[in-house]
Amino acid sequence: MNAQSVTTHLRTLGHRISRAREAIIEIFSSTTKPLTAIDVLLTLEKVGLPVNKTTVYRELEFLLAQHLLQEVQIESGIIHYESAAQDHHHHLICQTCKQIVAVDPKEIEQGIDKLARRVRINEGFTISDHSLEFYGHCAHCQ
Amino acid sequence: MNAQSVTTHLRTLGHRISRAREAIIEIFSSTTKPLTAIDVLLTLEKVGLPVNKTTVYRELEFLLAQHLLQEVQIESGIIHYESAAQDHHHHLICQTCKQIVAVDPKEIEQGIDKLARRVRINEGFTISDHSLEFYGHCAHCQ
DNA sequence: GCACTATATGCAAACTAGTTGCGTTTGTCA
DNA sequence: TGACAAACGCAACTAGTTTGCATATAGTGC
Ligand SMILES: [Mn+2]
Ligand SMILES: [Mn+2]
Ligand SMILES: [Zn+2]
Ligand SMILES: [Zn+2]
Repeated sequence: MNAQSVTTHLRTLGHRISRAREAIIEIFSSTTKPLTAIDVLLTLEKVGLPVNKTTVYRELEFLLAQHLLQEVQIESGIIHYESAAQDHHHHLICQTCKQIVAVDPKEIEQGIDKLARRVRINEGFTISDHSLEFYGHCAHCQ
Repeated sequence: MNAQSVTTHLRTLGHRISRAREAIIEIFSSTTKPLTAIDVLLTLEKVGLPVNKTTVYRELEFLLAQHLLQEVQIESGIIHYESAAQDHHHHLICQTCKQIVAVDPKEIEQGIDKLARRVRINEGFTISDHSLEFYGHCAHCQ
């Protein structure tokens, strides 16, 4: 899902495409990195489209409600967002330089699903989502 | 590791055992639930040992530095702590009532380790830790 | 038991991420 | 081009957490 098709989609739903909205959609469709509200704010400043932080927060909330973004549970304290138009995946987080890399752990999803079924039987818990993040050090920060 | 042995350990390291410290150690050694600073604060009040929130935050930081507590990556925004004297495990989080249940997914650790090795080879990332949390609904909140 | 001293504590103030109310601007469409 | 709701900016607010500094207290030695 590229930026163009996202804005078209929103327009058909009757939503406006303001400059800020368009720019934020563009930011998320051109990276796979999970971004924070502050990341978005700073990127907009760099691109010469400064907006108020409230606008950024409200826009992230809006795009989340439209299922165009999804929250990523990384470190505690700061919400990260990434495009929802990505296959399910998990993350490697470098504890030194804080960079985040996506990892697509197909081989583990089966095990996770099996566990989810067992948990449902044993604990009566139905699982609708999971987060799996890896912490360590990237090649540079060894 | 029970509360008694923890305080003895701290004493040998030259740390004092204040009433608040003792009570907080007791709280964490008598539950497996991950607790927030506020949880601890309220529990201390209930037990008739009210302390300032700053004390709670400083004590959690202290016990974390002593490796007697560990942070748990749950929802963003609030840091949860649990006793470090527990086997490695993960959590089920009910999205309705917010209760947290521990799950010991031995069957999945192998898969996670295999993935960690693959990631090390492919991406040059060395993984030292991971977090895996499940989100869903408990038996009560279906 | 009493004094000493560093550690732990309380309080107030600051800080950060995020939220809310409200008046103003702007995108869309007639 | 004008109407009007959606989006925006601003300022004030909140919750969780941190910091500086003065006071209280646990542990040691007398
Ligand atoms: Mn997965
Ligand atoms: Mn594990
Ligand atoms: Zn790194
Ligand atoms: Zn529940």
